[in-house]
Amino acid sequence: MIDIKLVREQLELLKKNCTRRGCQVDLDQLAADDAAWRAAVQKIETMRAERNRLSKECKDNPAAREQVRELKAEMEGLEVETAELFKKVETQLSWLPNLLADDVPDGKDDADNLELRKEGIIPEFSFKPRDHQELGEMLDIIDTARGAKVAQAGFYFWKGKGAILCQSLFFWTQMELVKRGFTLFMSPCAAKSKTLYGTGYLPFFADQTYGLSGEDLALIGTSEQTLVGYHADEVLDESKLPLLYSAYTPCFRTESGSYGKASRGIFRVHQFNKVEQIIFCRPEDSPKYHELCLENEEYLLKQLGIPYHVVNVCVGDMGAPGYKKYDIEAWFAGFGGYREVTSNTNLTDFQSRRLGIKYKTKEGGRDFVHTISATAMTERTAIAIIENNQQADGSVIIPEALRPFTGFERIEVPK
RNA sequence: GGAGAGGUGGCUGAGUGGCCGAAAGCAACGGUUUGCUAAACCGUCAUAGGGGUGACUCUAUCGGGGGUUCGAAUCCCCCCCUCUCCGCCA
Repeated sequence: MIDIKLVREQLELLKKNCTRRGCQVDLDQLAADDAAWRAAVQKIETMRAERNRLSKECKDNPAAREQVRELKAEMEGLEVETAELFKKVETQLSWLPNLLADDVPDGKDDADNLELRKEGIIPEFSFKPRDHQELGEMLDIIDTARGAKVAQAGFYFWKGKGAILCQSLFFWTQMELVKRGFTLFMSPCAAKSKTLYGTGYLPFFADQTYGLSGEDLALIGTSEQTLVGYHADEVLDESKLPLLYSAYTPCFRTESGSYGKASRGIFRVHQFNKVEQIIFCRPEDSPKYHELCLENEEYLLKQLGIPYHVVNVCVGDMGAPGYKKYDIEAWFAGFGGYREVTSNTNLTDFQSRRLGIKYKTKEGGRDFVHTISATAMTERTAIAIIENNQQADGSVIIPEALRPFTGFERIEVPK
């Protein structure tokens, strides 16, 4: 949520931001509605003050009762009008995107993201590398056909050593984050609309959520929704900041409108699992912790021996709540290119304003915290391992970091 | 699912129609004092919004929404949530 004060005091700044982000809200209309609302509030509050003053006299002045009664009748219409104006302002405000960091590149989609650096050595093969769909079937570790049978296309099974690989990857990741000071959570996998709104998924990504019929609940698209919502309507103690949280949950996304986009295999699915990093911090610290999350992501990929590059996400590829975003795209040998495996967003106070998450300073003041939301690990990384570590016979070598958890070094093609 | 109790400021907790934006305690902040990261004492201390250069002032808020009343934390209705007991259950 954008601070309404910016509409009042820095409208031109917001206009530039909205133009750059392709936002449809008519800011002049918003400013006019806000002015009208404020005028109405002033009027109604004056009347309320008069009513309150009069009603105090009523005890020993029965004549005042009639006056108050008349005043109340007069106020009725104005009360409704004021409430409607407020709602109008609030709705428009809720659609305004966050401000942008100075160094966010221009551009309209992921092709315009700015590459910051490349890491790792891209594997070379003496044979034509297979993609994960083909390998998954050969190794009998990924079953998309039966996923579609029991659920729908876009759902799938991990099986046997594939499932063990994933569980190892996720458990290892969680332990690495704990070593780095994160508190581990197990989270609800459903959230109410207020929580989705507060984290910015509503209204912006309404078509991406799976709602539960008959309930004010939806399956979470990411544990960001519940972990950030965890502190809604709370005042945090400055001395406790930053809070570093992590959770491992399934994530549900309708992915409406994204079929056909390089969707072979299980790269883009309706349900996947994710270890998430969430940070609550003081505003001045959010750039630092944004970088910290990126360091964690890079560390994990390096330990796994996966080549990747880091991109600074352009304005067109960033969601409305984001202020600045880094994606890491890992190398997928079977696909033959880089594909997104993490995204790491500094949301500044966009979520904390909506959710009412503040911190109390040593001096007794209050301010909204900043939130960082970053992927630590998903199954896309398991896919990268499978594609990059494949051998000519189709078997896959397990990265050393995971062997203590998997208990095996290789996934073989069954006889 | 059945029965009961309850939701008040950062926290605990008083408050059943106007003297209540709300006692008291804790925590926090400022200060005084004692020989030292503690104690004692004094003071300050809800949040949000509007108006004013400012002292200040007005409005709203006691889980949420509606109602009764000149006036509601307090009375009535609906909803949500929490706790206890019973039932069911991984």
